[in-house]
Amino acid sequence: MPTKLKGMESLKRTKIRDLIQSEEWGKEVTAKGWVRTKRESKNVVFITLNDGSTIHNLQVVLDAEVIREEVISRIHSGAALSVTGEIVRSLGAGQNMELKAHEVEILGEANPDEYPLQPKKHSLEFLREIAHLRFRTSTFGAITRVRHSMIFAIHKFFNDKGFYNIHTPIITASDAEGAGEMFRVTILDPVNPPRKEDGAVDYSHDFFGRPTNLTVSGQLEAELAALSMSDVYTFGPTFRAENSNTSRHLAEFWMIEPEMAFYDIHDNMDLAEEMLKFLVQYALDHCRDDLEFLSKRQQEEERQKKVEDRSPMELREKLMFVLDNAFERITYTEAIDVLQNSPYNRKNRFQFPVNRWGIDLQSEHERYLVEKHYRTPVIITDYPKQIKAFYMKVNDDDRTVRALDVLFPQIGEIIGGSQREERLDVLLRRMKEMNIPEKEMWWYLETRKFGTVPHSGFGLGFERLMLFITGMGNIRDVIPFPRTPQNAEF
RNA sequence: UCCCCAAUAGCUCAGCUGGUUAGAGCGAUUGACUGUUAAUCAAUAGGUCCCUGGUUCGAGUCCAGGUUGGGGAGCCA
Repeated sequence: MPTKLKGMESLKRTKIRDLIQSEEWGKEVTAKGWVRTKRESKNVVFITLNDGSTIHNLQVVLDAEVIREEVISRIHSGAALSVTGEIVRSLGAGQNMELKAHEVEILGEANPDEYPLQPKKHSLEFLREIAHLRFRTSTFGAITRVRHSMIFAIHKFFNDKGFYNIHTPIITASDAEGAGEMFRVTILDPVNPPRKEDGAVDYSHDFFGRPTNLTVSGQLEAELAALSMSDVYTFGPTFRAENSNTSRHLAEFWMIEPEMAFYDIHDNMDLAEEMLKFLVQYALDHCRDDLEFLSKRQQEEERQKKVEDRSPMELREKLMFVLDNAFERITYTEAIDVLQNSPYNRKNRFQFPVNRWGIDLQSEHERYLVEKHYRTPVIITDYPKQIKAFYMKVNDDDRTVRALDVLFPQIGEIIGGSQREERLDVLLRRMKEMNIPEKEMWWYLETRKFGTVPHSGFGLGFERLMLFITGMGNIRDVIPFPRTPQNAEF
């Protein structure tokens, strides 16, 4: 316990989230935070203070006769303050209470000539360049709080359902998952690595004695756990070294991968839909003020856009819409049928015409189904086996697999998953067909050898969920420090 | 990786078919005024016109290459 100062009791700091709801007029409190704006008058100075605990700011009132001019003149946007004073009813509009300062301590100054954040709207592109400071904006404060709530809600959802969280490895030696280019993990000298006689790099001298990479998915390891613990999920970082330059891709992102024994593809779809709805409901229940701010922000941005590019629904309306409607569940074959007979296809308005069964669906096709045809989230299942991964369960027709994609408006694929192939002979055949090295996967195959059972799972891209919940348009703005090609600053 | 677009003051942007000293709003500073709400009014300061090369008497402006950013596509979550 810190020793109390004589005469002047040191007050415990109260968070602004709690302060602004207080009606304990006359109570002495201490607030700490960062200055958003300062407005000066002859006799009185107003400071809006924010400490990240809420989207709302605390109005601090400094009486020029109480607080020394020398202190007031050093307060600028961005400065950190500790303010002790009394809670009073606000005389102005815009807030119920304000803090009448008795004492102000400047914890950290901010030079106004250099501080880049101004009390005005900044472009998201500019804020990305100052990601170390963008938490101090209302927008990123809101996003950060919503992000936390979603992380928490995900763990709550699975915990309440009796799932166990599994930490799957971040460094992996298997490169057989086929989920994209990987980042190599090595301690070998890049200029002069040890070489074998044929000139190839000799990884037996590397840290693990073999080539290793950052994980592209925790699925295979999660399957191992599920085939013993029944229901498990992972929630960890995922790395893809793809040269993807879009508003929906990151080189480092977070993924939720539940894996369930005794689930078929229908159980899998039920879980995916239930989870997404739970998360949306949680956001609506727990992030009211932040969502309201983000909604207003989005509406202002929408006004700059062309009418046809505007989203038809306001943010919270869009979230409610997901809650109120059952996701449309269709097979790939049905999707092709709808697309082939669509007026869009007949009038040749697709860049990639839909002319035969077996083609991979392009994002324009997915968007048509979700935004134009069904006008609700869509789950597509039973894709041709040629365009899907080796571990997906082959259907009796031997041409489709029990894959599932959950498609959302604007975002596209938010979830990808499948029922897994549990039959050892079929799995081995599929691996041969797709040139997956059996030898490296011996541990995966043993789960099919010893007590194999039907099981299923899926992957939810956490940042894509965040795009949907916050209404933001670029995935780089829903993660604090985005990793993209040519960018690993901060 | 491919296609398209952009880069000018701290920020957002204007700058025409190449032509003298490159502008505005916001922000900052100073002053005035005021229980203010991104306060208001006035004045002041503030520029490697992204980089390299080329065309030209002359390039912020035209051309080539590059860098960075944005939108779209592919890959996917």
